Amino acid sequence: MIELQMSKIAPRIIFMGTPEYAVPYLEGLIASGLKPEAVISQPDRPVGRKQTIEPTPVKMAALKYGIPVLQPENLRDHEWIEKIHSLKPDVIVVVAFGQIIPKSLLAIPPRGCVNVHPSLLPYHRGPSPLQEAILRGDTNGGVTIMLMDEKVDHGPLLHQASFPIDANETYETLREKTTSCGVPLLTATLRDWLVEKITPQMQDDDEATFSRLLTRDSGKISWELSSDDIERSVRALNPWPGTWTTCKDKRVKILEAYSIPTMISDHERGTLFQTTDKQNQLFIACGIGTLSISRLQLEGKKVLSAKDFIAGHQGLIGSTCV
RNA sequence: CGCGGGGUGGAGAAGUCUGGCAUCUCGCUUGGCUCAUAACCAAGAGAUCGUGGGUUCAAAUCCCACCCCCGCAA
Repeated sequence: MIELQMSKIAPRIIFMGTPEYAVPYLEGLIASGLKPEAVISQPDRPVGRKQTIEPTPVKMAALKYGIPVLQPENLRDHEWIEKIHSLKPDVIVVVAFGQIIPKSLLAIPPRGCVNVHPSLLPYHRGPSPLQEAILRGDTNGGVTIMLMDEKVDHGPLLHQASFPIDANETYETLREKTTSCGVPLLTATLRDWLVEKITPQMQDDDEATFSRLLTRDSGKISWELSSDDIERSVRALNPWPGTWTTCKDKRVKILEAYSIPTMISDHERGTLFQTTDKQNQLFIACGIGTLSISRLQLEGKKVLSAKDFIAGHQGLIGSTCV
């Protein structure tokens, strides 16, 4: 029945997105018969060590499916607004586009701009909701499909789904969960929304919490903090911006670690040490408790397990990281 | 030409500047000690030092070219 209705309606959809994790949403729409008329992605930019210009992941996916791609340098330009207008979209779907969508663009589609936000709005509005959930130690997370308005992550809700967040959840595992939950939710919600089966509900602004835009500096570890806090940072901030410290003037990334809040040592905060009973483990003293480091990387070198690191870097053990 | 580090037995490192016997911490094999062990002791195997060329009596080390990995930056 739904299929029949949809084919009559033949909705015109524009998809806006940029990074890798927006691709499954685009593919989900295509797979369920909601193939966009056009895709808008950020301009190609220099990327990687060689700074070669590469198309965005969403652009590459779109081209693979033969969907035309627009890459406006500035969305506010009248040219682009008119161009998008001329495509006569019924709805625009936005997944991690990476720029604020101007009001003039939000006003174009009659069914509005539908956004996927990886948190249970109004909690964790803003640019880093997944990281925020882990940093705060949330035990529950989810995905929200919402209508965009002129304030960021503020518009009315169309649908939400939730799931538990594990105690050892990392950014990457949480993102996988979010994607596998969010992709079907988006397509189902979009279908219902297009046939007017959903009544949008306003968010409770009083309950809103906000996540910050992460910067490179967000990943620098302060050993004054508790081992619990540092462990959460390690789980939340890898692979980007990454968590790191400096040991004997060398940058050391901490890729995986777990907190032992009850373990107390005499070492100065930030000191790398071993214990006689667990010789394959690498510890570091924190403000409160001790962090056990299981995977780490010295600048210019490969990622190592604690055991391999200990084998080759005896000289660093006993020194203090800052 | 964005800046920089690296490739050495199975793992991780030192040695390279200043050319001269292949080193360290592990792992592995065998034997020993032990009620026992991830502990300890002893012996042993295992390497064309990323690839190709050059210099030299002699190259992991110096010179040239190439391949691969990574940190920063974006």
